[in-house]
Amino acid sequence: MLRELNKKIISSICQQLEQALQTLKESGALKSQKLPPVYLEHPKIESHGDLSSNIAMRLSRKEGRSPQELAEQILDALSPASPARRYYEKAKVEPPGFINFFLSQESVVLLLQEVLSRSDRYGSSALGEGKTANVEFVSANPTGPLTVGHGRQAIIGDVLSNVLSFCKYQVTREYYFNNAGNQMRLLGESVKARYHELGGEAIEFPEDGYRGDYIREIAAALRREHGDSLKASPAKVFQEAAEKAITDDINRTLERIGVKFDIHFNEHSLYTSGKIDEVIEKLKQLGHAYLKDGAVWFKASAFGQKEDRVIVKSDGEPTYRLPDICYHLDKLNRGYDLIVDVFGADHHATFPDVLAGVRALGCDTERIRVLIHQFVTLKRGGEKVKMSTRRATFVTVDDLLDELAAGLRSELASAYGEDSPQTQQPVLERMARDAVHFFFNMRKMNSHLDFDLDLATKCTMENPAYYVQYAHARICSIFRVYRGRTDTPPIDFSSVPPDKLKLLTQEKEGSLIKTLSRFPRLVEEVATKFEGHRLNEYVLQLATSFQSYYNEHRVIGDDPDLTLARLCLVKAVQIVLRNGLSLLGVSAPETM
RNA sequence: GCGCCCGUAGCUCAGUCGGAUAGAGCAACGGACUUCUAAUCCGUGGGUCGCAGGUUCGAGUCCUGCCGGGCGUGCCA
Repeated sequence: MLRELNKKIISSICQQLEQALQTLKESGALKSQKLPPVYLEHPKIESHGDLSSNIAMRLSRKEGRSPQELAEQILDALSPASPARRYYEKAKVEPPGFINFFLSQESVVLLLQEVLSRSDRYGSSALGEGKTANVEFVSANPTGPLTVGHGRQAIIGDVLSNVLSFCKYQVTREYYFNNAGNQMRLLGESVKARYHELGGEAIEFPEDGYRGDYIREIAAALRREHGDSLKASPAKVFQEAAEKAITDDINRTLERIGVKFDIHFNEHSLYTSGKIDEVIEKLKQLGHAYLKDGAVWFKASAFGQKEDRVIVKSDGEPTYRLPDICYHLDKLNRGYDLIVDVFGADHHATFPDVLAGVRALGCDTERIRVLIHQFVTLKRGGEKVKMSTRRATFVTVDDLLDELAAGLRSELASAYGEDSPQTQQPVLERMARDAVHFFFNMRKMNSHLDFDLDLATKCTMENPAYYVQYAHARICSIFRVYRGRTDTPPIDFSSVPPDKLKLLTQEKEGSLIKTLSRFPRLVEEVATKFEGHRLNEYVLQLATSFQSYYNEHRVIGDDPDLTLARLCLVKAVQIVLRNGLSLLGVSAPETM
């Protein structure tokens, strides 16, 4: 019954408005045949109420009357018998023609009760009930360590997966390993060259080879293990060893930031299973592929693309498009209701061809959502750092975590002492991980994410993750103090009577509860629009409101009833902070 | 050249289907610790929303053109 109360309030007020419009129409007071949709928004300014409708303004042109006048008329036509009536205390017309609703104290109490009774499920929506979703992200080639660019993608994908999961989708997190093709061959040749170099007989380093130090390390490890015995081995041997080493390294890093996958899909398996050949054949059969200059071309131009594309080169090797088409076909065939691809901006030009290919094979691509995120701009010493895996000018996620942990260590050591609990390695590691999660998800995907390394290393004060966590820890502390009192019975927060909660009459208490009540709607919006960053904003705003409240009012006081009511409020804030942080993959510590 | 993304306070960015007085953090300045954690709070200053047109009751938001930056534009991935 308390399920998704905020939604219920909004929809019943909308209904009441629609009814009023209908009544006016029937009585001839409204001439418009088609009425614009009614919706409510949260006004930015508190004096404008809690919910607001602009319906009068939208009608004004068609009706040829002033919005103000229309609004008054609609207000008068609101049925007092509507079930919506109990939710708000008053409704008011404000110029230029808004109808503003002010929630009743009863609503506020009900909203608070909903948070307390649903607890860790508060904010969860039934959006994906009975549906499956596949989220593909990171999918970095095993040709080098994870860079901060991949880091952003890892967190974006992780958070979206969490949110979909929270909305009852059955989520599969998937990592696509491009472990076939040209780049991998180049990787093998690069390692081979370094291996020979270390043996004192340098061979030519491949043009466009991978020049990072990690290539040398892999070569050195091979020497330690096999000595000189790989001297005559083909590049393939080095490629396999390198793939193994780099894959392990990537997985270690992912584990370090707490990002897990359900499926690691190997590109290579598409070849061994014969699916690649099947797709070529099928495209040819359907007349969507043809031979030209010794290569196989996909007729992308017949599917809305600008030009046709090579899918098998004249040397018989497929281009990346073919396995990509094949892979997406595979995902579609697995029957997911929703398929999300998270790609970096550098893939922007490639996915339309892939989707066209999938359509050419007779599948519709409506279930596929491609999300493109912009790059991470890295700054060090005020300078922008240019990153390239092949030229080895990159900052890895591991480096970043190390720098963060080191920076935190020195800050915390000077605040709490060298060997304090706050400066222990596991604590620092967790804080660094939390910071990375929060930071990488803070901006909308379409924006570049500016990452200032100098700031990150001293980010104790600057990182908003700590701010939110501090608010949570502070609430925990209130409960510790409360429990520390000898005469305090444990509270069952899910069944506090409404009349006790009515004592929450302070302005900041009301607005805090209203902020809490927006959480479920927000979660749904994040899940449907894929705007994970709004969670960061929300959680930050909630923490701010709480800190302000905390500073102004004491929770534990002399009046036991008021204390109880405030403990309930604070408990609800704790619940929502925890749920929000959990979606972000950020821990909610009990103490700081 | 063409395609996609971005341009909002000194810096980093939000800005809900087009709504009311464009917001936040940081930085700057001034205050608040006998307190449930000062990793906090309160206050002040700070804006031609890149530029120019257009659409309309109303534009940071939509359309067109231009300027500036990023990423693409492969028989690389």
